[in-house]
Amino acid sequence: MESDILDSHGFLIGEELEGDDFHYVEEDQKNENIGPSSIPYPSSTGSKNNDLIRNSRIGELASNKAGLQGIDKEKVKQIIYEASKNSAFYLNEEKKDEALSIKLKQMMKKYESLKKQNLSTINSKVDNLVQVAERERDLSHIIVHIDMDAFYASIEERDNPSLRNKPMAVGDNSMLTTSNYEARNYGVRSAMPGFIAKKLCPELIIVPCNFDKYRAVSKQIREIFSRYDPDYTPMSLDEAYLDITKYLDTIDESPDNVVEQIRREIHEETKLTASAGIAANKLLAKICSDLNKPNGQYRLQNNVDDIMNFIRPLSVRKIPGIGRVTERILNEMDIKTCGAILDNRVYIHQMFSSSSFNFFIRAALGIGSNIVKTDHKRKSKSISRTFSSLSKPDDLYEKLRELADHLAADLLKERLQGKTIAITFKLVNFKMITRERSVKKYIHTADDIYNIGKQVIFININRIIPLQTFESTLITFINRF
DNA sequence: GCACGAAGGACCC
DNA sequence: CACCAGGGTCCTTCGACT
Repeated sequence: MESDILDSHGFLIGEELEGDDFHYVEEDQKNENIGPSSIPYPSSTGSKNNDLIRNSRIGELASNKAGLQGIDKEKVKQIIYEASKNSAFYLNEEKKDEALSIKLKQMMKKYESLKKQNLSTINSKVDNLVQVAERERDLSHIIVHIDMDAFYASIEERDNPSLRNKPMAVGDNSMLTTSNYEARNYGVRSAMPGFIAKKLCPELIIVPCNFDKYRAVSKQIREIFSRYDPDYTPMSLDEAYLDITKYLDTIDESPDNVVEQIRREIHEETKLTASAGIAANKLLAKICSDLNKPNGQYRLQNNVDDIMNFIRPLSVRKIPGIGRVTERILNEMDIKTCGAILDNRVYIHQMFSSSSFNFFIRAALGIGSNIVKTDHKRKSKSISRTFSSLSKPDDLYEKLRELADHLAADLLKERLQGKTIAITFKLVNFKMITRERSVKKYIHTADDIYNIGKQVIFININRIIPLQTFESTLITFINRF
């Protein structure tokens, strides 16, 4: 289609803000886990198909993660490709890849010219910023990140022994949320459509999600967490950060033993296994919890040398907040490890926004927040459903009504209200369009949500609906607070 | 010139 | 046989307003 899909948004290329206006990350500011966003991506330089398999999200599904001893990765990629090609989803991925290629090329142009310049004056400024980051280093806490192993799948196996030792996944034909380790041997992973997983592993058993059950188990493990840190931070149903510094003061035990004990209690009380990472801050603990998965733990000592030796060779992709797009940008600059981030800090500084620079540098130094708190104010509440092709406005309004009712009920449960309603349209070609509207007064009733949503749809319907042929459309409501 | 609402993305689980 | 979720958070850029 037209190139109006290529939004004109810039990347994190930044010469805007000069280094001196750097401000510290405030104590309780944000999740330090959030990386740069809205960055472009790189991609193929040439031939379509194979490049796409290799470079895009599609190919990525097969590689990366562990657990593929049994099956040939190339074979997995091939099967996924065969199942995906020609689908609307895949075409959209291709289109995004192309857009990213273009942006990446522009970035590289800038990068090449940068390399020819004399950056010695910038150098000292950048080194200064690194010093500032270094001063934030705090090694006085013992932070633990606990992550349940294949959580949903393990619960289902626990409750239905006939599923054990067989490849199985939780989800449905359109999307899997978790797969057990047997299934991973076939290349079946979370966030993979069930029908594709079936092609990789015809014997795969898919069991539907049972969130009520997962929530109940989550409650159990959280109770255990609270014994060690009443202010633990839950990140999702199966994950949490704990600061066990205080707890350690009360007993004569090593951090390792305490975490063993936590995992033992989890196992005793839920019959499920967990993995954990122990380190000086959340960033490092999170990375560590993945190292000896499943049913294992890893301790990184609170010591600058150990931390630097640990982080330097680490692939940038291991940093939470660096995803596929950012990884490819960095790779294009020949930055593959955290050590390379530091080595190229001047270029990073010139190529990215100051906030991205700060994020990259701190990650590469192994510096992160060690603030662990329970309180959390939600910023939005949403509901979304994907449904097949609607052609008439009235059909949309009907969906709107259903979703508005649900959302209102959820808002009531938490006594929430908001001022902004956002509607996201998912077109048949997988392009997403969002239109939102803010109002003066706080609202929360189904009628208010419906009426505002209806206006938003009405205004945009002629511009959006005709764009697609038929098939699926989706509405999302977001009520911001 | 600024604070802010709106739209689009990147990422995470 | 067939055709890729749903819930959240944060960051950037743009432009109408004052």
